Amino acid sequence: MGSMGITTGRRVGRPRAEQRPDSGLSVRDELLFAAAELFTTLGYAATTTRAVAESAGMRQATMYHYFSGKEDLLAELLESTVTPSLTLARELLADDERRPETRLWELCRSDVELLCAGPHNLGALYLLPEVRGERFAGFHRVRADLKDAYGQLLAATEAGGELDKGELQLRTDLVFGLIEGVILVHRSDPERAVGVFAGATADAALRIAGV
Amino acid sequence: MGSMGITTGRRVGRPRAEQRPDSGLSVRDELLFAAAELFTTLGYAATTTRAVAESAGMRQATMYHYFSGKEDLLAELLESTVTPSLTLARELLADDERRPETRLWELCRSDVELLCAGPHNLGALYLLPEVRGERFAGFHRVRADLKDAYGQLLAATEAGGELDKGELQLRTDLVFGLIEGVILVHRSDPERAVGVFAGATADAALRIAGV
DNA sequence: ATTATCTATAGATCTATAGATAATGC
DNA sequence: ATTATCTATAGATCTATAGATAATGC
Repeated sequence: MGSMGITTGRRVGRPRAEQRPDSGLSVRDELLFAAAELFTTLGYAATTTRAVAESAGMRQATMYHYFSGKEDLLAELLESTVTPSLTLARELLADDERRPETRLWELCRSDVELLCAGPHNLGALYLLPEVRGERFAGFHRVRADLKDAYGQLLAATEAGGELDKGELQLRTDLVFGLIEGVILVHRSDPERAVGVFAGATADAALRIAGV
Repeated sequence: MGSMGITTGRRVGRPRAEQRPDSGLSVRDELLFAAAELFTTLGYAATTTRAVAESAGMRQATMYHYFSGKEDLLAELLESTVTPSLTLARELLADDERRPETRLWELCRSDVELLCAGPHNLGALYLLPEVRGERFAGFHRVRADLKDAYGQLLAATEAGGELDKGELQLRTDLVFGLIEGVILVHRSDPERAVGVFAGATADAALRIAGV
């Protein structure tokens, strides 16, 4: 402690043109945070590299020291949104104490909270058409794994065990769709209390699942 | 008949630089079609006015004869997507022959078909962050009316009659969220047979509604 | 010496307008 | 005369690189 220079000032490298109070975040994270804000507020289209950099307190060119461009920012933001969900999903899959129904409910509830959490509606970035394509393969892989976890939990339930493969897939898609659709619901009314809403959505998910 | 010049050629005005077979569509519709294709495929961000115009068979500047820019195209596309839903919703609200449950189911089924129909996944354009803001007020109004119709049908059901206002709103949001979430489901598997899927989603919607 | 930043800018767009042109209509 | 289109382009970006600069670290 002390040698890491957490305290303001004392930074290596040329000082910034305009100084600002230390946010405590790393520079990368400041850029990501700014990008999240702008992408979700103005739209990805309308956001320029200059806007991101400036809004994180540095000049446009400096951003390239940390990211190779707008797409790079987006890719990173997307992965950071699904990764925690997948982590939880894996824990729940491994848990053999509780009933699959309970664990599925918990996964749904938690995902709704994650999607609605944070200062910005990051979830909304899922929905950008530009997110298809090679550049975002990492994100798609994580998301596919997450969906798969939903499917496995569903299959492990009592009711799920009796479904044939096609039916199981359909239910999985519907449940997963409801959860991701939450992004839209949240967008249209961002003030709604998340806690109750998350529970209610998880209830709804189990009803769809037929569990 | 005959005087409207439906047949190829014979058009007033300077001929196009590159001729193409007559699609039968009006020039406006050709532009809208091209825009829909490009917006949903490449993304709104990445689509230029040149790409839209060229892809509709004319030079970039000519597009301005019909639309005042990209936003104008998007606004028109969005409204054209919700308007048919609202029309049906109003018919169903007025219908007093059938049970509210049946009518709600029918509205859901039909909306899913609409969202999944067409060569392009137009629904996905709902989701663009740029769609907030004055320019798209018309679209938002229609969409709000549609959601309201869902709420009224839900309230008219037997189970719906017993819910308090907050609970009713929550159910409406969940049902509406499931339906719009279909856009995401459809995107992740565009090959799925729409007919069965629409029915299954409508079933799921009624289960969420608690009807 | 190393680092993080800056300033400056070339090159590549893209948008939207001005003005010309080549059809049909009367 | 009217119309739909064209060509040309000014002006406004925006991105991404090159090279300078001002700190700390050793």
